Amino acid sequence: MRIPIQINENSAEPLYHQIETQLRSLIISGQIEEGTLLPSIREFAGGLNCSVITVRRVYQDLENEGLLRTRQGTGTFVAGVGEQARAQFKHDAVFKALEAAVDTAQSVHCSEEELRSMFFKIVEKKYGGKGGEIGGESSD
Amino acid sequence: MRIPIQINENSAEPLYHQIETQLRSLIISGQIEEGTLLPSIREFAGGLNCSVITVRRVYQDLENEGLLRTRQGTGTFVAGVGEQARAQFKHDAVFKALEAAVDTAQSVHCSEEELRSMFFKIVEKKYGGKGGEIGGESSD
DNA sequence: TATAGTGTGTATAAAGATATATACACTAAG
DNA sequence: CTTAGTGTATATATCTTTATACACACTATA
Repeated sequence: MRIPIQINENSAEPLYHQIETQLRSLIISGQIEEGTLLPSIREFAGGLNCSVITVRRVYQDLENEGLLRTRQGTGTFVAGVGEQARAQFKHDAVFKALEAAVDTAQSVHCSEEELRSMFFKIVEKKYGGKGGEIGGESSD
Repeated sequence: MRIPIQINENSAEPLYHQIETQLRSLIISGQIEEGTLLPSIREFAGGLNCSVITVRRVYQDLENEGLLRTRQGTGTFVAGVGEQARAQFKHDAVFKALEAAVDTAQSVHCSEEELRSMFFKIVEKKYGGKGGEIGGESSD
């Protein structure tokens, strides 16, 4: 099984964190099926051009999260992801992305009104502009 | 002088790196004028809710880049930014952004042809699709 | 059954990067 | 000189990453 992980050498984000984030996403999104045998830590490390220990840490962290199941001498497998965990993951991913966007807006002194306007415009464009305009007070 | 730095607590990007990147941008873009006295490391650290040493490192790094001028017992000032440095900064910023975009393309197995096609389309859209195509007198 | 071989994950030690607290040194002003 | 403001140096803890050696599990084969 080839695992498509993309490492950005220039990023200040720690290596293990880049791998962990992407692998977690692949598992929870279902792109890697439950029960799949992941590459050995040596093979994975070779492909990513990093140390065996770094991959080991990723596997261990994700096992602690319940996403992986590891057996010494045998290998590391993808565990089942409950619907609750999947929902939690989606929520967190969206929440963090929005949070970052709002931070950026504030850093350039964008007003709340401007921000809301931009957001509605983007949502309307990306989602087709029909659905959930709940409480639609902003018709601008 | 208030320095608008936005810290993302959740980011895996090191604290000093977040501060450094944003302050560098403020200086080179000219949003902070040459000769400006920056906050003392204690005042700055207090505002950012971090250690004095972290701010000290940022000031030192930027001084090594020639962007700041520091005098013990007095304070830290913004140095002049030459046109060359400004150009270099712009170049690096664009280069890194493009690099990241290409990395992303590769991570989703986008072919070079597709990538080039998308790029040309975007450039045409963003720049109006008229002017300098392959002129060659670019800086570099 | 026994055992050697090759594959797996695991433990230990060490180096470098990041962040902090605390004490020290310099400068300007009273 | 004293004082209150600057930046600076030292020691320390934690995080990130690595190299190396060790322990466990399957399998071929005698």
